[in-house]
Amino acid sequence: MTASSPGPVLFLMGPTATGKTDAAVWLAERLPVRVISVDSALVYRGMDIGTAKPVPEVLDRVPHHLVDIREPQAPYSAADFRADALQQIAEADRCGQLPLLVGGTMLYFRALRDGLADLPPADARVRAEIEQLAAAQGWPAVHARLAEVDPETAARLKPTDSQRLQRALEVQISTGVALSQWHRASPGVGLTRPLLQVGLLPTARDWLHARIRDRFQAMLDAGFLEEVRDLHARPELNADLPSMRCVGYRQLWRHLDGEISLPDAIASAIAATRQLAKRQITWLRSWEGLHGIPVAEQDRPDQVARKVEHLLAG
RNA sequence: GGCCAGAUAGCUCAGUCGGUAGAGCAGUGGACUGAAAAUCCUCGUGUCGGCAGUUCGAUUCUGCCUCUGGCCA
Repeated sequence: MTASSPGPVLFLMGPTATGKTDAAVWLAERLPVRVISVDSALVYRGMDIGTAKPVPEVLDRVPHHLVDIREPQAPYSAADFRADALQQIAEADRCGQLPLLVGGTMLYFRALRDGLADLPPADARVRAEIEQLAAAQGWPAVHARLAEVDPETAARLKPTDSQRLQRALEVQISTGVALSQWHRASPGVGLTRPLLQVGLLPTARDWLHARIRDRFQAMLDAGFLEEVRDLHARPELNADLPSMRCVGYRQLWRHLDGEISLPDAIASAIAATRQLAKRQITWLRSWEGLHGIPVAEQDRPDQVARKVEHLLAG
Protein backbone atom coordinates (compact mmCIF):
# COMPACT_ATOMS: atom_id res chain seq x y z
CA MET A 1 0.00 0.00 0.00
CA THR A 2 1.33 3.44 -0.90
CA ALA A 3 0.87 6.39 1.37
CA SER A 4 -1.49 9.02 0.11
CA SER A 5 0.51 11.56 -1.87
CA PRO A 6 2.23 13.92 0.51
CA GLY A 7 0.52 17.26 0.95
CA PRO A 8 2.21 20.57 0.52
CA VAL A 9 4.51 22.26 2.98
CA LEU A 10 4.23 25.99 3.50
CA PHE A 11 7.26 28.19 4.12
CA LEU A 12 6.53 31.64 5.48
CA MET A 13 9.78 33.59 5.42
CA GLY A 14 10.68 37.21 5.91
CA PRO A 15 12.92 39.68 7.67
CA THR A 16 12.46 40.50 11.31
CA ALA A 17 9.62 42.86 12.25
CA THR A 18 7.50 42.30 9.16
CA GLY A 19 4.67 40.46 10.90
CA LYS A 20 5.38 36.83 10.08
CA THR A 21 4.21 35.57 13.45
CA ASP A 22 0.95 37.49 13.39
CA ALA A 23 0.21 36.23 9.90
CA ALA A 24 0.97 32.66 10.94
CA VAL A 25 -1.32 32.95 13.95
CA TRP A 26 -4.11 34.29 11.76
CA LEU A 27 -3.75 31.33 9.41
CA ALA A 28 -3.54 28.85 12.26
CA GLU A 29 -6.81 30.08 13.69
CA ARG A 30 -8.62 29.40 10.41
CA LEU A 31 -6.89 26.45 8.82
CA PRO A 32 -5.70 23.11 10.11
CA VAL A 33 -2.04 24.00 10.19
CA ARG A 34 0.82 23.03 12.43
CA VAL A 35 3.03 26.02 13.15
CA ILE A 36 6.70 25.09 13.15
CA SER A 37 9.10 27.85 14.12
CA VAL A 38 12.18 28.38 11.97
CA ASP A 39 14.13 30.60 14.29
CA SER A 40 17.54 30.06 15.86
CA ALA A 41 16.71 32.35 18.81
CA LEU A 42 13.19 31.23 19.67
CA VAL A 43 14.53 27.79 20.55
CA TYR A 44 15.97 29.17 23.80
CA ARG A 45 14.03 29.11 27.03
CA GLY A 46 14.21 32.29 29.08
CA MET A 47 14.86 34.42 26.02
CA ASP A 48 11.42 35.83 25.42
CA ILE A 49 11.23 39.59 25.20
CA GLY A 50 14.32 40.23 23.09
CA THR A 51 13.51 37.47 20.63
CA ALA A 52 10.00 38.82 20.08
CA LYS A 53 8.71 35.40 21.06
CA PRO A 54 4.91 35.16 20.92
CA VAL A 55 3.47 35.75 24.39
CA PRO A 56 2.20 32.74 26.39
CA GLU A 57 -1.47 33.50 25.66
CA VAL A 58 -0.76 33.28 21.93
CA LEU A 59 1.33 30.14 22.32
CA ASP A 60 -1.53 28.56 24.32
CA ARG A 61 -3.99 29.40 21.59
CA VAL A 62 -1.72 28.49 18.70
CA PRO A 63 1.09 26.13 19.67
CA HIS A 64 4.42 26.91 18.01
CA HIS A 65 6.69 23.93 17.70
CA LEU A 66 10.47 24.18 18.08
CA VAL A 67 10.11 27.07 20.51
CA ASP A 68 11.63 26.81 24.01
CA ILE A 69 13.41 23.54 23.31
CA ARG A 70 16.89 24.46 24.57
CA GLU A 71 18.52 26.06 27.57
CA PRO A 72 20.64 29.05 26.54
CA GLN A 73 23.89 27.26 27.35
CA ALA A 74 23.03 24.40 24.98
CA PRO A 75 23.97 24.82 21.35
CA TYR A 76 21.48 24.28 18.57
CA SER A 77 22.37 23.89 14.92
CA ALA A 78 21.01 23.84 11.41
CA ALA A 79 21.35 20.06 11.46
CA ASP A 80 19.43 19.82 14.73
CA PHE A 81 16.76 22.01 13.21
CA ARG A 82 16.52 19.92 10.07
CA ALA A 83 16.01 16.74 12.08
CA ASP A 84 13.48 18.38 14.39
CA ALA A 85 11.59 19.97 11.53
CA LEU A 86 11.35 16.71 9.59
CA GLN A 87 9.91 15.11 12.67
CA GLN A 88 7.41 17.94 13.07
CA ILE A 89 6.37 17.67 9.45
CA ALA A 90 5.79 13.95 9.90
CA GLU A 91 3.74 14.73 12.97
CA ALA A 92 1.66 17.22 11.01
CA ASP A 93 1.02 14.56 8.39
CA ARG A 94 -0.12 12.16 11.06
CA CYS A 95 -2.53 14.76 12.43
CA GLY A 96 -3.78 15.85 9.04
CA GLN A 97 -2.28 19.31 9.44
CA LEU A 98 -0.59 21.53 6.92
CA PRO A 99 3.01 22.11 8.03
CA LEU A 100 3.50 25.86 8.27
CA LEU A 101 7.17 26.68 8.73
CA VAL A 102 7.49 30.27 9.79
CA GLY A 103 10.54 32.26 10.71
CA GLY A 104 13.56 34.22 9.63
CA THR A 105 16.51 31.88 9.98
CA MET A 106 17.18 31.43 6.32
CA LEU A 107 19.94 28.85 6.65
CA TYR A 108 17.48 26.61 8.48
CA PHE A 109 14.96 26.92 5.67
CA ARG A 110 17.63 26.03 3.18
CA ALA A 111 18.97 23.14 5.20
CA LEU A 112 15.46 21.73 5.37
CA ARG A 113 14.61 22.28 1.73
CA ASP A 114 17.91 21.18 0.17
CA GLY A 115 19.38 18.98 2.85
CA LEU A 116 22.80 19.04 4.45
CA ALA A 117 25.91 17.05 3.73
CA ASP A 118 26.58 14.18 6.07
CA LEU A 119 29.05 15.90 8.37
CA PRO A 120 30.23 15.29 11.91
CA PRO A 121 28.74 17.51 14.59
CA ALA A 122 30.68 20.22 16.37
CA ASP A 123 33.53 19.12 18.59
CA ALA A 124 34.06 21.52 21.47
CA ARG A 125 37.55 20.23 22.23
CA VAL A 126 38.82 20.67 18.68
CA ARG A 127 37.18 24.06 18.46
CA ALA A 128 38.99 25.17 21.58
CA GLU A 129 42.28 24.04 20.07
CA ILE A 130 41.67 26.05 16.93
CA GLU A 131 40.58 29.00 19.05
CA GLN A 132 43.95 28.84 20.79
CA LEU A 133 45.84 28.77 17.54
CA ALA A 134 43.87 31.78 16.34
CA ALA A 135 44.44 33.68 19.57
CA ALA A 136 48.18 33.03 19.39
CA GLN A 137 48.80 33.46 15.67
CA GLY A 138 45.68 34.96 14.16
CA TRP A 139 43.04 33.58 11.81
CA PRO A 140 45.25 33.84 8.73
CA ALA A 141 47.44 31.19 10.42
CA VAL A 142 44.38 28.96 10.74
CA HIS A 143 43.71 29.57 7.07
CA ALA A 144 47.30 28.56 6.22
CA ARG A 145 46.93 25.42 8.27
CA LEU A 146 43.67 24.59 6.49
CA ALA A 147 45.34 25.15 3.12
CA GLU A 148 47.71 22.29 3.93
CA VAL A 149 44.99 19.75 4.67
CA ASP A 150 42.07 21.03 2.59
CA PRO A 151 43.30 23.40 -0.11
CA GLU A 152 39.95 23.37 -1.87
CA THR A 153 38.03 24.73 1.10
CA ALA A 154 40.84 27.11 2.00
CA ALA A 155 40.66 28.54 -1.50
CA ARG A 156 37.03 29.51 -1.15
CA LEU A 157 37.32 30.93 2.37
CA LYS A 158 38.74 34.31 3.27
CA PRO A 159 41.59 34.26 5.86
CA THR A 160 39.36 36.51 7.97
CA ASP A 161 36.29 34.27 8.00
CA SER A 162 36.91 32.93 11.49
CA GLN A 163 33.78 30.89 11.87
CA ARG A 164 33.97 28.95 8.61
CA LEU A 165 37.72 28.45 8.92
CA GLN A 166 37.20 27.01 12.36
CA ARG A 167 34.49 24.66 11.17
CA ALA A 168 36.44 23.50 8.13
CA LEU A 169 39.56 22.75 10.11
CA GLU A 170 37.50 21.16 12.86
CA VAL A 171 35.94 18.70 10.42
CA GLN A 172 39.33 17.78 9.00
CA ILE A 173 40.98 17.33 12.38
CA SER A 174 38.17 15.38 14.00
CA THR A 175 37.62 13.01 11.05
CA GLY A 176 40.86 13.05 9.11
CA VAL A 177 38.81 13.82 6.01
CA ALA A 178 38.64 17.23 4.37
CA LEU A 179 35.38 19.17 4.42
CA SER A 180 35.47 19.37 0.64
CA GLN A 181 35.67 15.55 0.55
CA TRP A 182 32.65 15.24 2.80
CA HIS A 183 30.71 17.58 0.57
CA ARG A 184 31.55 15.60 -2.53
CA ALA A 185 30.63 12.34 -0.86
CA SER A 186 27.17 13.42 0.30
CA PRO A 187 25.07 15.92 -1.60
CA GLY A 188 22.37 16.04 1.05
CA VAL A 189 18.75 14.97 0.93
CA GLY A 190 16.21 17.69 0.32
CA LEU A 191 12.45 17.87 0.70
CA THR A 192 10.71 16.11 -2.17
CA ARG A 193 7.13 17.16 -1.58
CA PRO A 194 5.23 20.16 -2.95
CA LEU A 195 6.46 23.40 -1.47
CA LEU A 196 4.85 26.79 -1.28
CA GLN A 197 7.62 29.22 -0.44
CA VAL A 198 6.28 32.60 0.56
CA GLY A 199 8.50 35.53 1.41
CA LEU A 200 7.31 38.74 3.02
CA LEU A 201 9.18 41.62 1.44
CA PRO A 202 9.01 45.08 2.97
CA THR A 203 8.28 47.70 0.32
CA ALA A 204 10.83 50.11 1.74
CA ARG A 205 13.69 50.14 4.19
CA ASP A 206 12.75 53.37 5.96
CA TRP A 207 9.58 52.17 7.64
CA LEU A 208 11.12 48.83 8.48
CA HIS A 209 13.94 50.67 10.23
CA ALA A 210 11.46 52.83 12.13
CA ARG A 211 9.49 49.78 13.15
CA ILE A 212 12.65 48.02 14.33
CA ARG A 213 13.55 51.05 16.45
CA ASP A 214 10.06 51.30 17.95
CA ARG A 215 9.88 47.60 18.62
CA PHE A 216 13.21 47.64 20.43
CA GLN A 217 11.99 50.48 22.63
CA ALA A 218 8.84 48.49 23.34
CA MET A 219 11.00 45.51 24.32
CA LEU A 220 12.89 47.67 26.80
CA ASP A 221 9.61 48.97 28.21
CA ALA A 222 8.50 45.36 28.57
CA GLY A 223 11.55 44.52 30.69
CA PHE A 224 14.14 43.36 28.19
CA LEU A 225 17.06 44.70 30.21
CA GLU A 226 15.83 42.80 33.29
CA GLU A 227 15.55 39.65 31.20
CA VAL A 228 19.18 40.00 30.12
CA ARG A 229 20.21 40.83 33.66
CA ASP A 230 18.77 37.51 34.81
CA LEU A 231 20.64 35.66 32.08
CA HIS A 232 23.80 37.63 32.87
CA ALA A 233 23.58 36.47 36.48
CA ARG A 234 23.53 32.79 35.53
CA PRO A 235 27.02 31.33 36.00
CA GLU A 236 26.58 28.78 33.20
CA LEU A 237 26.08 31.53 30.64
CA ASN A 238 28.68 33.70 28.96
CA ALA A 239 29.06 36.16 26.11
CA ASP A 240 30.54 33.61 23.70
CA LEU A 241 27.49 31.36 23.65
CA PRO A 242 25.48 31.42 20.43
CA SER A 243 22.41 32.34 22.44
CA MET A 244 24.11 35.33 24.03
CA ARG A 245 25.34 36.49 20.66
CA CYS A 246 21.78 37.08 19.58
CA VAL A 247 20.85 40.57 18.51
CA GLY A 248 20.01 42.72 21.51
CA TYR A 249 21.24 40.23 24.09
CA ARG A 250 24.83 40.65 22.99
CA GLN A 251 24.74 44.45 23.27
CA LEU A 252 22.91 44.55 26.59
CA TRP A 253 25.30 41.94 27.94
CA ARG A 254 28.22 44.22 27.05
CA HIS A 255 26.52 47.02 28.90
CA LEU A 256 26.03 44.82 31.96
CA ASP A 257 29.73 43.96 31.74
CA GLY A 258 30.41 47.69 31.96
CA GLU A 259 31.93 47.92 28.51
CA ILE A 260 29.44 50.34 26.99
CA SER A 261 26.80 52.76 28.19
CA LEU A 262 23.14 51.84 28.02
CA PRO A 263 22.37 54.41 25.29
CA ASP A 264 25.26 53.03 23.22
CA ALA A 265 24.08 49.48 23.79
CA ILE A 266 20.59 50.40 22.67
CA ALA A 267 21.81 52.19 19.57
CA SER A 268 24.05 49.34 18.51
CA ALA A 269 21.39 46.74 19.23
CA ILE A 270 18.97 48.58 16.97
CA ALA A 271 21.63 48.83 14.26
CA ALA A 272 22.36 45.11 14.61
CA THR A 273 18.67 44.39 14.11
CA ARG A 274 18.63 46.45 10.92
CA GLN A 275 21.67 44.54 9.70
CA LEU A 276 19.95 41.27 10.47
CA ALA A 277 16.93 42.34 8.44
CA LYS A 278 19.21 43.31 5.57
CA ARG A 279 20.86 39.89 5.53
CA GLN A 280 17.50 38.16 5.62
CA ILE A 281 16.36 40.25 2.66
CA THR A 282 19.54 39.32 0.79
CA TRP A 283 18.67 35.62 1.17
CA LEU A 284 15.17 36.25 -0.08
CA ARG A 285 16.22 38.23 -3.15
CA SER A 286 17.83 35.22 -4.73
CA TRP A 287 15.56 32.57 -3.20
CA GLU A 288 14.63 30.02 -5.82
CA GLY A 289 10.91 29.47 -6.22
CA LEU A 290 9.93 32.36 -4.00
CA HIS A 291 6.44 33.80 -3.99
CA GLY A 292 7.15 37.28 -2.75
CA ILE A 293 4.43 39.23 -0.99
CA PRO A 294 5.18 42.95 -0.79
CA VAL A 295 4.40 44.27 2.66
CA ALA A 296 3.70 47.98 3.02
CA GLU A 297 3.90 49.93 6.23
CA GLN A 298 0.15 50.09 6.74
CA ASP A 299 -0.58 46.46 5.84
CA ARG A 300 -2.19 44.56 8.69
CA PRO A 301 -1.18 40.96 9.46
CA ASP A 302 -4.58 39.61 8.41
CA GLN A 303 -4.30 41.27 5.01
CA VAL A 304 -0.91 39.68 4.50
CA ALA A 305 -2.21 36.34 5.78
CA ARG A 306 -5.13 36.47 3.34
CA LYS A 307 -2.66 36.76 0.48
CA VAL A 308 -0.86 33.68 1.74
CA GLU A 309 -4.19 31.88 2.02
CA HIS A 310 -4.96 32.88 -1.53
CA LEU A 311 -1.67 31.48 -2.79
CA LEU A 312 -2.41 28.30 -0.91
CA ALA A 313 -5.81 27.94 -2.58
CA GLY A 314 -4.49 28.78 -6.03
C1' G B 1 32.00 91.06 28.81
C1' G B 2 37.38 88.76 28.63
C1' C B 3 40.46 84.43 27.68
C1' C B 4 41.11 79.46 25.73
C1' A B 5 39.65 75.26 22.74
C1' G B 6 36.68 73.49 18.91
C1' A B 7 33.63 73.77 14.00
C1' U B 8 36.05 68.39 8.28
C1' A B 9 31.22 62.30 5.55
C1' G B 10 24.60 60.78 8.59
C1' C B 11 27.70 60.22 13.75
C1' U B 12 32.66 60.30 16.42
C1' C B 13 37.09 62.07 14.92
C1' A B 14 42.11 62.05 12.14
C1' G B 15 44.74 64.92 8.56
C1' U B 16 46.66 68.34 4.99
C1' C B 17 54.92 71.71 7.21
C1' G B 18 49.60 75.70 1.50
C1' G B 19 48.64 71.73 -4.23
C1' U B 20 40.54 70.72 -2.84
C1' A B 21 40.93 64.93 2.35
C1' G B 22 40.45 59.49 5.24
C1' A B 23 39.49 56.06 9.46
C1' G B 24 35.93 53.79 12.78
C1' C B 25 30.73 53.53 13.30
C1' A B 26 26.10 53.93 10.59
C1' G B 27 24.09 52.97 5.67
C1' U B 28 24.27 50.00 0.80
C1' G B 29 24.89 45.62 -2.34
C1' G B 30 26.65 40.59 -1.82
C1' A B 31 28.34 35.67 0.20
C1' C B 32 26.40 31.79 3.18
C1' U B 33 26.37 23.35 4.80
C1' G B 34 26.11 21.27 12.53
C1' A B 35 27.39 28.87 16.20
C1' A B 36 23.50 31.57 11.06
C1' A B 37 19.96 36.85 15.40
C1' A B 38 26.51 33.79 13.46
C1' U B 39 30.75 34.85 10.35
C1' C B 40 32.71 37.48 6.31
C1' C B 41 33.36 40.55 1.55
C1' U B 42 32.20 45.21 -1.59
C1' C B 43 31.05 50.41 -1.92
C1' G B 44 33.80 56.91 0.69
C1' U B 45 32.91 64.25 -3.45
C1' G B 46 32.13 65.91 1.52
C1' U B 47 29.94 74.42 0.16
C1' C B 48 36.73 70.82 5.27
C1' G B 49 31.22 76.84 9.72
C1' G B 50 30.61 82.03 6.89
C1' C B 51 32.92 86.39 4.68
C1' A B 52 37.30 88.84 3.38
C1' G B 53 42.83 89.08 3.02
C1' U B 54 47.83 87.04 1.71
C1' U B 55 49.17 83.58 -2.38
C1' C B 56 49.94 81.11 -8.97
C1' G B 57 46.85 78.22 -5.58
C1' A B 58 43.56 78.43 1.07
C1' U B 59 40.14 73.20 4.04
C1' U B 60 45.31 74.45 5.82
C1' C B 61 48.18 80.98 7.13
C1' U B 62 45.87 86.04 8.81
C1' G B 63 41.58 89.13 10.21
C1' C B 64 36.53 89.67 11.25
C1' C B 65 31.85 87.19 12.05
C1' U B 66 28.56 83.01 13.63
C1' C B 67 27.85 78.80 16.62
C1' U B 68 29.41 75.10 20.54
C1' G B 69 32.12 73.76 24.92
C1' G B 70 35.31 75.26 29.07
C1' C B 71 37.68 78.82 32.29
C1' C B 72 37.71 83.89 34.34
C1' A B 73 34.69 87.99 35.63
